Amino acid sequence: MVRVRFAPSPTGNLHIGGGRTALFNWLFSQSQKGKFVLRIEDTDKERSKKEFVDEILFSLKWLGFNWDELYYQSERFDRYRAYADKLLKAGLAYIEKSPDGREAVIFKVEPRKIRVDDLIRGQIEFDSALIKDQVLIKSDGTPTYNFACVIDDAEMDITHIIRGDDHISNTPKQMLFYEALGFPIPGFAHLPLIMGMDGGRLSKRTGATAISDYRKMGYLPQALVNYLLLLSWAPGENREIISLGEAVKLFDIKDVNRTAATFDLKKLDWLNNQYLKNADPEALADELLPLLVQKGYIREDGYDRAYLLGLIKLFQPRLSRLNDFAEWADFFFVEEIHIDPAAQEKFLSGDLSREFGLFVSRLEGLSGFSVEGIEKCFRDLVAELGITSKTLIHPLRVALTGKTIGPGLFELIHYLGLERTKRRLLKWAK
RNA sequence: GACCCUGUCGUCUAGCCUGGUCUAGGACAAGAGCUUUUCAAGCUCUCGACACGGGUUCAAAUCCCGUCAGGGUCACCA
Repeated sequence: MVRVRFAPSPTGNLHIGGGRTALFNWLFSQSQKGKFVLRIEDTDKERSKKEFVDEILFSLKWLGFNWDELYYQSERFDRYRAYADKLLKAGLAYIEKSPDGREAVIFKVEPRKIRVDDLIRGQIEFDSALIKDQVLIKSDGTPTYNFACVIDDAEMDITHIIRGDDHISNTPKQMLFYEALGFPIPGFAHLPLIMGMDGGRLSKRTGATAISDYRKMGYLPQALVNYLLLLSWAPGENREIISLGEAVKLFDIKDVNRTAATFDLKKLDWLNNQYLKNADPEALADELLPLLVQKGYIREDGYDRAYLLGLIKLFQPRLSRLNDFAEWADFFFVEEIHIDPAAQEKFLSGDLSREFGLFVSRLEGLSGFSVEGIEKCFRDLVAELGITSKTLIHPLRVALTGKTIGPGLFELIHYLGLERTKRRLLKWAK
């Protein structure tokens, strides 16, 4: 049975690279009907924090990767010590005393060739003569990363190690431990790294790095996962949009790319829009609620749910990030709308008293306040005035929303209602 | 510097294993236009790549060698 693991260190939030590693591990386990193990590598007592553990677990769940088992390295120190003693007895390791009298256990590296069969890259050869003796147990009694990692992977029956490219050079060192301890050697697969737009490592300087940052910005987990997937794997047939479920069926670890990929926010935005426009408005409303409350746009206890859903549907097709809604639809929630100065200069500098006045009085004569009725009012008016639609539509839009862009004008007026429409238009009557 | 990985449009990729169907396909971005209501949605079109140099072959993006470029790792961090 296939068993893979994702082994984050809780010294920070789950970042994009970690999320991607978790994704491929999870995907592989699902496609092989195996198990996905989560192991928190918290051997560094100084830097490991409980809040980061919580954040990582939360982000993994948000992305949709549920684990079958969960372990903490900090609870397994006696295991590492026992194996170090075993190597000591076998004469494969030695003790080194530091000046202050504390002892570390060091593994003796013998010169030889080490071959690694990588599922993605094929065979890689290393020369252990270039590797110096490896610390197993530090003088503070804690195990080193490579040592704890090998023992855990062996004891947890991990069959495949799928991790980032940056671990390739750790592999020969770990291989030495596997052999010294007599553990079966698992399969290895090294994923290419994700780079920032500047070509270097993805860093805070080149953009957000934490998965949670993307959640806060209004990206849907499905979109982010889809994007991460596309970064080093293609479902075939020129497909771009693919669900996790479908990916599980099509995935083969051998098809993963070997080249480092650049993280491109523009494409993520496009993908997010693809998911957003097909999303359930109810779910989007739930997501948006805290933000709208925080902005003072609505009150959590007393808001019109149906009305909010209507507004969301209005903007849904054009949102790149869910949170854009709060900015783009602000004029539905505030009394004093902010009018873009350039737009005002361009569309509202002339005297539109007559046109606005006529339009308002026609709207007042409307029996219902339907989108169709509003549009008919407008079409009839421009026909009678002998002007083109656009000469009036743009000024109306700016006067009502403060912006030159937005949803269709008639739907917009419908949701704004007669009173607010009237008030905002008559403001411009001279 | 040493070792390792990688090199197809600006970006993500298909094609490479099993050479010919590739005057290299798709997507994002960009540019142009359409949508006589905007665009941040939709539709259409355009721009744009096999890193370079040698081989092998009737034929190379595909196989081999070299060069160059980019990245990663060289901790008692993980």
